Amino acid sequence: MRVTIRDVAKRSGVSVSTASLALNNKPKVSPETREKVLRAAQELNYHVHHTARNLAVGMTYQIGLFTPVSLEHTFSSSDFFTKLIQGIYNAAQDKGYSLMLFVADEAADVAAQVDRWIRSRSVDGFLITHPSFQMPYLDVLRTNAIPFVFVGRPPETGHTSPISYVDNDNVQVARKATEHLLELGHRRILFINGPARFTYAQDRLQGYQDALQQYDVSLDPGLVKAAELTFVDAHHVTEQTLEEQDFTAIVVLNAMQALGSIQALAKHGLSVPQDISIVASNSALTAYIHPPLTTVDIFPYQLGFQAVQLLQRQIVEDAIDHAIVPCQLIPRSSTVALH
Amino acid sequence: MRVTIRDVAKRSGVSVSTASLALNNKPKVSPETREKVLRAAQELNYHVHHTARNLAVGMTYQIGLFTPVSLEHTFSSSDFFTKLIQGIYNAAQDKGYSLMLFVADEAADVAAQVDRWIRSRSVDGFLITHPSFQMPYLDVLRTNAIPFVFVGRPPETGHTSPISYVDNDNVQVARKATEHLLELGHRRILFINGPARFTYAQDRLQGYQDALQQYDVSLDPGLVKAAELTFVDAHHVTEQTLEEQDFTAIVVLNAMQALGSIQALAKHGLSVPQDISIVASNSALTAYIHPPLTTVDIFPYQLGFQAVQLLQRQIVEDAIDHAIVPCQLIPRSSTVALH
DNA sequence: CTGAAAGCGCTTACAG
DNA sequence: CTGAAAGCGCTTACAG
Repeated sequence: MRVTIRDVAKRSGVSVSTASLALNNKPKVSPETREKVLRAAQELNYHVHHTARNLAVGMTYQIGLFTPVSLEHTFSSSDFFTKLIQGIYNAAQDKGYSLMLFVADEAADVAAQVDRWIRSRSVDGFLITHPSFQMPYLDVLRTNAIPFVFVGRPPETGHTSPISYVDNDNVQVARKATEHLLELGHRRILFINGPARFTYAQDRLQGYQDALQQYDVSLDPGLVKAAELTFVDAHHVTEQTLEEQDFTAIVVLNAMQALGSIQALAKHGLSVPQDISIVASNSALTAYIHPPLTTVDIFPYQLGFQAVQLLQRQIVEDAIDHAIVPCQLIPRSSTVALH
Repeated sequence: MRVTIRDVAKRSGVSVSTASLALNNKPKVSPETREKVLRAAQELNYHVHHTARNLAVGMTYQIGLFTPVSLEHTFSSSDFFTKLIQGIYNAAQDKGYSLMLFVADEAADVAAQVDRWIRSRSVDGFLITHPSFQMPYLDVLRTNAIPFVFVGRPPETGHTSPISYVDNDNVQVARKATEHLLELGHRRILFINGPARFTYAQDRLQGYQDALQQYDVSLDPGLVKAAELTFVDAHHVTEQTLEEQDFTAIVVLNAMQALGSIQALAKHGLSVPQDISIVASNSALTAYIHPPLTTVDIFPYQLGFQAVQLLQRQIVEDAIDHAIVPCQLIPRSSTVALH
């Protein structure tokens, strides 16, 4: 038999309303009464019935975690997503929210689905990863005035109103990577960026340029390449550039790209770091790769944690804001000074 | 203003109860009435309030997706998890369930948390990935008699009662991989298995043995190795075995291991498939690797889909059962006949 | 086939 | 500080 607040009230000899007040730590209840109620609850192993409470207060205490998984490449080769979710989950728990998972399938009519979720009052707000994804649901979100925050800087598409988001400091990611190589004496640095459709690629290019400028090195467009975050793409781009350009160092985005590059170099008799230095970001596989990669670490856990905080602020006080998570250079053996 | 079933009833000129009956497609309502109600609902853009309905029917229509993310290695190098979730999500949608995400943190007192979730009536049942994880919550699940199914065969720890689960046909995975190499004429096949603590490793070893036996090849214990699903571990094991044993082919578990092995071989002047053939399973990175790997594909999407079906059967009719998803050999250029 | 009523388990004004 | 009552939005016996 389920134990209800009724049982708790009865056992502690107070009314249901008083029991509720005590259980919810409301101010206007005497210490002794509260004590009595709490003890009774404990003895009966009482736990509030979420559904009932939610109905009464008109909230769901659920956050919709909305993920376009179809973009699997982006995540599959790293623990980015795992860490991100961990951060989201912990922050949500702290604030009394649960996470409802929504997987966006490109095929489905995402906008209509989002509309249904909102109208069926399933969530208090949304956390949306990867805003560079097509966003047909954006209008629905807005007309329903439901809180949401993006993980990743949304592209500028002439939004009328501002959007809450969290993101890595992608400018710094590329800047630190590049600066590190410049400090080691490298001047011709191949920059393998992500696809232009992602905002982080724009930001990282900026960081690369900033670093060069700081060291008075002029940018050679032939050293800036775009590639998907895959082994083959990096392999291909590296090999191709090898034929056209001289360079002594490479900045790549992630470990998969690093692996692809390293193998392309090996194929041409070049080894890392003896002949070419490499720095990557996103440390996922770093420990499992040979040689251990110098990386600019990003912090997806923090990203997730802060995303929830922003969302909660939007839910309770309607605040729109954004947060940028800093990054950190971790030197390892894949980079070496140029003689 | 929220539109409720009251509004629908009013607009269609029937009582609230009739409206409810019609909306839920209950049999005892005349076609004309149903039609009227449905039209009104449509016109008003009515959607049932989930929380209210759930409270009334005493269910949550939520499935708890319970994942020990701490085991990141296992998933990080593949799209296994992504596909799995996709399958789970789609099946859940089909059956009217939403997914509530629970991330198990080793540090936290998981059992106590599970207890809270159950008592607060947050879910109708659990889907639990990776049962080889420590399972201190198992007792809680059982004493509360809440439905749950494992993704992956749970280890035999003297359970009194049977447990529902889905799993890949891991015996066949290893068997097909090995048979393929045997057919190509290979006889000395290095088998790099996963860590012994996982049930799939037991199953796969079985498959390897079965295949050898079928071809009357006696098992050489020196060719059976355990490694984590990582680049370095596979690299290390491969290199080590190279010094002790002769072999012409390797069976590895996933693409990360394949990469590690390939690099170890390269270091010793051996290339794939000219000198050594390799077959992997779990096709995640296959397309991004050079050379393209012969794999035994597994189907995590199906795994997820079927897990939900089993759970739902357990919820509605208390049925305990299990399902095994078949696998499939995909020959590519990393394997070649022995001359 | 349809309607009035009770109830799911909680919270929150409103009196006292 | 405490209690009786109404209400959150739905569903489901129970009569008719």
